[in-house]
Amino acid sequence: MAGRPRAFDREQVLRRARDAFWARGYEGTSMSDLVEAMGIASASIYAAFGSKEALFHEAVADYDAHEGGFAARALAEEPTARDAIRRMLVDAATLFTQRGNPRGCMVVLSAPKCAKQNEAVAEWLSSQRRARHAVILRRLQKARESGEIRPDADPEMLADFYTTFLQGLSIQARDGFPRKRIMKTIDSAMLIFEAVMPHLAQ
Amino acid sequence: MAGRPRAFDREQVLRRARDAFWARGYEGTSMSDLVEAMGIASASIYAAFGSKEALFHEAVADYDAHEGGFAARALAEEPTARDAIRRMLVDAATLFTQRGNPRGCMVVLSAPKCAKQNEAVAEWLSSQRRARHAVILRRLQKARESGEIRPDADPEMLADFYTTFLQGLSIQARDGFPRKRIMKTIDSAMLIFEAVMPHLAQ
DNA sequence: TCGATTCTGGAATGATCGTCAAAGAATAGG
DNA sequence: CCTATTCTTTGACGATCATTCCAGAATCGA
Repeated sequence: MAGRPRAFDREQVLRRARDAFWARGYEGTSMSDLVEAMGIASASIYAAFGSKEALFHEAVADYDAHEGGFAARALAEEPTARDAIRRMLVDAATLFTQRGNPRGCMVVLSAPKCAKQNEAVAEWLSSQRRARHAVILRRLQKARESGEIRPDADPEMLADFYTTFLQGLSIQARDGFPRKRIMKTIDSAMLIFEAVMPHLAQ
Repeated sequence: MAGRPRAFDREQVLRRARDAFWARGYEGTSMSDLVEAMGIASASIYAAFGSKEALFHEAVADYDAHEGGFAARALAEEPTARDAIRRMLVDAATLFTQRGNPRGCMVVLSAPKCAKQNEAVAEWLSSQRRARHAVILRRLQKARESGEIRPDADPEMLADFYTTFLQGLSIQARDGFPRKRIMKTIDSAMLIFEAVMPHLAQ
């Protein structure tokens, strides 16, 4: 009940596909690019993953489960919202400027624009971005409930701001901004948080 | 010494090509898309513009001369750096969420990632973005020289911040954020400027 | 009116796109 | 060993990509 065994490691070739997609986006990565990057024939790719689009979905899921999960991790693990936001940004900047990795975020850069026939992919990526925004927003709402930030602070406005900034970081990284400058930029962005911190004394 | 006259208005078909590229990016817009959008045969496109890439360059130049010039205009026309930055962001948000226009910035969204054979286009777009950053930086340096912002303020850090934020706006607009929310996000971003304003009294 | 010149639409170029059919190779249970 | 099953490689599929060739149509100076 078991035929010829698979000659490649599924996780390994998936990771290679992720890197290819990460570097060049969905449309920028052709099947022959994938064949070269993954080291297996296209028919094997179809047998193991179904289609280019299904492979891309798995690749993004893998990215999200590891590298791309920095936002969710930071927001869940840091005790205060302020530290969580800062760590999210710093982790993002670190990842986006990591040597050996494509620069910038896979979900932000992969397919903002594409041909009509791939609109579904672009739309799905957009929903991924909106999901990340929702995670940030929830953390900030929690912060207001717990008194970490002032009761008159606007969590949605803060979430919008940090989402916007985070996505801008991908373009900057992609354009070759050095890590040190990006880190300094994050210091600027964190000033926004000061305005919503409760005044300790007074 | 003059043959059959051209049956189309060059500026008009160029504008239509710009809209097509703006909506779908460089790779996302095929020649047949352009033929349909411009209303002329592909041979006419090649006769009038040379190639798809040359047409794209002209389209971006046209975008930059009109819609995309908002940054340069705001920075040149507003008397203070603070007003200039704010107007640049507000004009951007207005443009990016304009009904009838593709959402987001053509230069930011057109080709962050693309196939190997179009790397030159992506690289050129990146240089366009860096040029915009340079304009912002120059305005802020001028502001420090003239005392509009504090002498210990860091113009490069400010330019990096507002460039990052501005590029993030394109993704947000592309993802369907309503104009009102984007405008509120800009209010947040302008708080950064407070930190570098000279203290009037004291 | 007559070349000379320039633009037009249509068709065709070779290349590449994503996908899959077919046949051989390698394993399992019998 | 034999058969069933599953994976591999090869090569081809039709579609679409950017580009160009070609024949006809429209305008110029002469």
